[in-house]
Amino acid sequence: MSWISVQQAITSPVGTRLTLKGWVRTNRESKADGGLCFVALSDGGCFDPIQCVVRGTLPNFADVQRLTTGCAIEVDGELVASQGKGQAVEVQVDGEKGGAVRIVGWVDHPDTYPVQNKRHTFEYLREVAHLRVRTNTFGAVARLRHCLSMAVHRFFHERGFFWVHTPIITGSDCEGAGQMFRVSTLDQVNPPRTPEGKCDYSQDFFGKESHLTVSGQLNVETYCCALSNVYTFGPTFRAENSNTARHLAEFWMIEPEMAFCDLMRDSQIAEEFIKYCVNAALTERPDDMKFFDERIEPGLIARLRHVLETPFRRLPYTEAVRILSDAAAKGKKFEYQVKWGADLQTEHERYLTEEHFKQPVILMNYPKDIKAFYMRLNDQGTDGAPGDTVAAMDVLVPKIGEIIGGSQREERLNYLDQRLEEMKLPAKEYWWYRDLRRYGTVPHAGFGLGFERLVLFVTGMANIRDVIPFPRAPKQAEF
RNA sequence: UCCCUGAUAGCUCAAUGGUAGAGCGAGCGGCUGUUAACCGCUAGGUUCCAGGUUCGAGUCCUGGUCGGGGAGCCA
Repeated sequence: MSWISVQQAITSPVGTRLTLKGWVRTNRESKADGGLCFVALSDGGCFDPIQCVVRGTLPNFADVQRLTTGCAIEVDGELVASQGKGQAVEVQVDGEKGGAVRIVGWVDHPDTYPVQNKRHTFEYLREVAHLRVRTNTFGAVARLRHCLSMAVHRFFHERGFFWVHTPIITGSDCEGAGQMFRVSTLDQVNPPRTPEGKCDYSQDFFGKESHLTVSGQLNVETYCCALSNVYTFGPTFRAENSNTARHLAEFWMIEPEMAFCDLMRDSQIAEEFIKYCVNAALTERPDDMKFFDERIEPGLIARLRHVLETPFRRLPYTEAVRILSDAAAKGKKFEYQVKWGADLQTEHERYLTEEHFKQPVILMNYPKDIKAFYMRLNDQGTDGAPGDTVAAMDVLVPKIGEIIGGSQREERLNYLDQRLEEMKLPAKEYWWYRDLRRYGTVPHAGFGLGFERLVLFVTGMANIRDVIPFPRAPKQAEF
């Protein structure tokens, strides 16, 4: 009798003798046929547990009767066609036919086991994050997360991109994306002081102030300008005091960067990328996706198929403002007024993608004053814009809003320096970034995507804290 | 960080300022090729924390902690 996974077992021919190892999901007892226990067993490898029908012929049947949700066991038995409804096959465990159940780990005090055989709220399960992955929902999320991670790497690998491990710790405080976590080995209570009384970071581990990265983009651009097509996929840290269902202090980000690439091709890759990941989830994890479709977001699979079949709608920021203004004129109520030059609010993005177009939308060419210094300046009057724009794009999807933000980068040194000066950024600090524009500069473009937001989009889960194993957020670093 | 809202049994929730309750889960028993099982019994409480008002506070007031919804920042 060989040990196989539950996934392998359910696709094995009837009559196969097998050993399974896993955890009890449920245990139901019957007095029929001289005593039976129906033990649903899961090893986490697939959505459905397998039903083990344990006969009263087992010498330790009394122990089997005492099994509760969460117990770890090993089962020897034979795969048979199920007599009951609800499953095609089940494992017959009969002591007279070599069947056995070995109890590996009991659950102490079943009445206090945090993951009971009943419906729990996600908020409660977050408090027992070490055990919540044993539930249907979080098991499915974990498998989907893996599936999407593999899809990300496969997508880029198949297209000749190289995965670049950009640093987690950065000595640059000018990555330009918000609050950073400090990394220091100095005494927090009595740090060394400079003559002016400030903290003396020259005595710190790196000899200068250092932080956790908020983006690998500037670093990965250097590899882009040698390997042509590259991407990062790693942890990212933001010390923003954001308390929402869409933000984490620690999350995983994907940032492709392509040389000899303009904004239009950038947006095409972004669209292909989203569709590739959606398709991977639907084709590789139909069991989990069926569950999300039935229990988490009714209509999810239809929504995702629509995403796959429909070309993303591309339109200039300037036109989006016109559409939103027209909607407001016709009576659509927005809390914030729409006007050219201001960033679009969440309500505006949702109107465009959920009500007006009802599909993913790519907005392009934003006013330069609301975008980062490294984005490429467009020619005046691009898309009929009344002011200067940059070659930026945001991919907006229903429910999530902005899932991707990208741009063509400014490859012309004089324009880049002008932008640094306008935004009062110290050019000296960007010396190596500027070097890329001095030595064989090329047009290049890329985008950034928050991995957990992709998982939200594909699973239909509502809170980003429920699609990462151990969420880090303000006041939240347990586990 | 701002606005709104909440915290009572292991979990989900009730309880006019006047004796703390149900469903589910758990334990025991009954019934049953069961599968959201069903029926009966039992156990289970510092009502988030610290103050205050009151003869009396789960309930009212003040401050805090944490959760949820929305917003901002963003991915």
